Amino acid sequence: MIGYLEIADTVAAELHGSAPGTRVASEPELAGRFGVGRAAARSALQELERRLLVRRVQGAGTFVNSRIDYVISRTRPPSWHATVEAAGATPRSVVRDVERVDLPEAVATRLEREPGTPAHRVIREFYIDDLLAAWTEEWIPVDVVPNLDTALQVVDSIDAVLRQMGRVVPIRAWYRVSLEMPPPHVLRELRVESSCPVYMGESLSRDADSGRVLMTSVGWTRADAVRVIVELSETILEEHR
Amino acid sequence: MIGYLEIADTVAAELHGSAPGTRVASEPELAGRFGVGRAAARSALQELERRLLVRRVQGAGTFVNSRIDYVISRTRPPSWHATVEAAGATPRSVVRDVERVDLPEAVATRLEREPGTPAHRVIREFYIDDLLAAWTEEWIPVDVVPNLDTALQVVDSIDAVLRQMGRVVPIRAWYRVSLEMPPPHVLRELRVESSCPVYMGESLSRDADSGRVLMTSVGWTRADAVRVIVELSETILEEHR
DNA sequence: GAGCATTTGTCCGTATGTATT
DNA sequence: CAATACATACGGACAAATGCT
Repeated sequence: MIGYLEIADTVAAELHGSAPGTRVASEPELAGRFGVGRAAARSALQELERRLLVRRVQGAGTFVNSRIDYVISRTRPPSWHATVEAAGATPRSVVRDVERVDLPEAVATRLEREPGTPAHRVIREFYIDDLLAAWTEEWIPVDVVPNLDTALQVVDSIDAVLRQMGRVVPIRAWYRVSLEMPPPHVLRELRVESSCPVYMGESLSRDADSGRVLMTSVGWTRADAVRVIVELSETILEEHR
Repeated sequence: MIGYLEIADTVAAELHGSAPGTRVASEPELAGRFGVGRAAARSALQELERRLLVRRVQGAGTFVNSRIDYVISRTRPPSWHATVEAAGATPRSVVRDVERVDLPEAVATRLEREPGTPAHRVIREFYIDDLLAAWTEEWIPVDVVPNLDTALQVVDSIDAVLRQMGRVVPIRAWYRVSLEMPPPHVLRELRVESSCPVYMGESLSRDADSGRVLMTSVGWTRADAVRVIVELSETILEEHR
């Protein structure tokens, strides 16, 4: 008797080295090949999906998946475009929404402002080859850049807007990542049903000169599309000696 | 018509706030309650398992799960026992194997030694309430501590052995974490079939005085038992100003 | 230790819905 | 529109692990 895990292992071994996007045998094909029912073949493909080896699309088929390495460290400034391009894929980022809102209390304390202070709330989406892989929610007090909303219609990079229009040098002062199972509203934003693991990253940026808090953000990244690697580099810890 | 996701959402809402270990309705119970077949009820419970909300044990049932937060930062020295106890669970660690081996090339270069240098290879297991949640493979050249094997029969902490018998002050000079789908040998060590996500952490320790490399390790931690949070703290990045 | 009921794991065959091509 | 492929669901069956008697 052959189990679905053996089928999964066999197929996984055959997949090894295939180019991302390559088509994988369909459920009926696998069922016929291994002499099992569609249920077992389906379980095998779902197992491969859990291992992040394949991506399944209803109506289209099952395809070899690949993850992009995203290294986070002090020495390496983060860049979606550079990271995705380095992996041989085409990056894209979209400002989906800019809103003027009064700061809720939780965000205000983090930004070291009074609750109710007017701020911009920016929602951005990040793509790998037309796959929505991440989105961020960023909060910038209007006293940092009054007309961020109009500026973002021209320039895409918030960092650039802050430097040019805000006349500040933003520095990522604090950063924190963890792997989460996304709450419903995050699933909606990422346009996935059912559950797939995501990284949640929170950050706080200050002005390099004044130390004033410029921005705080929360980002969600699909773990099946990106492998986040966090590095506490040697130079940081050397101070301990 | 009611779908398995709605059942999952309903049950998830009811579970919210339940104590870890609480029993969840069985598949037949759910099927009866929502007027669906066992397949749909089963899918709902599997969905909750993917969300890490429950843990399922063949023959026993489905139970509310809880994850322990493990914060990694420069300022906080890591301790399995302290972390698990802080979460209200009982920790345990076991030295499963100590072996004297000649360093393979990959490990030797990291340890800044010649390939073939004699070293200790230590396998340790880490438990949360009798659940095997993590294991590590550590390499220590014998020139650091000649008789590590006998010492570990008495003391459990490698750090303590290095300090006392090796007369060194080990400092974690480098650390790196990422979320992985475990290769087969890791699944075996963690005693899980099928696929569950794990964190892989790699580290390198040096002597605080001489800078000599003392130890390198690879660790694997079940993501359904532990939530690893990595923090790049403000003090580190302040230097940029 | 043996026996039994419970519960989850695996699998079958079949059917229908839905998205893609 | 038709064919393909995955998603969901049913009923039934047996296996395997657990816990209790």
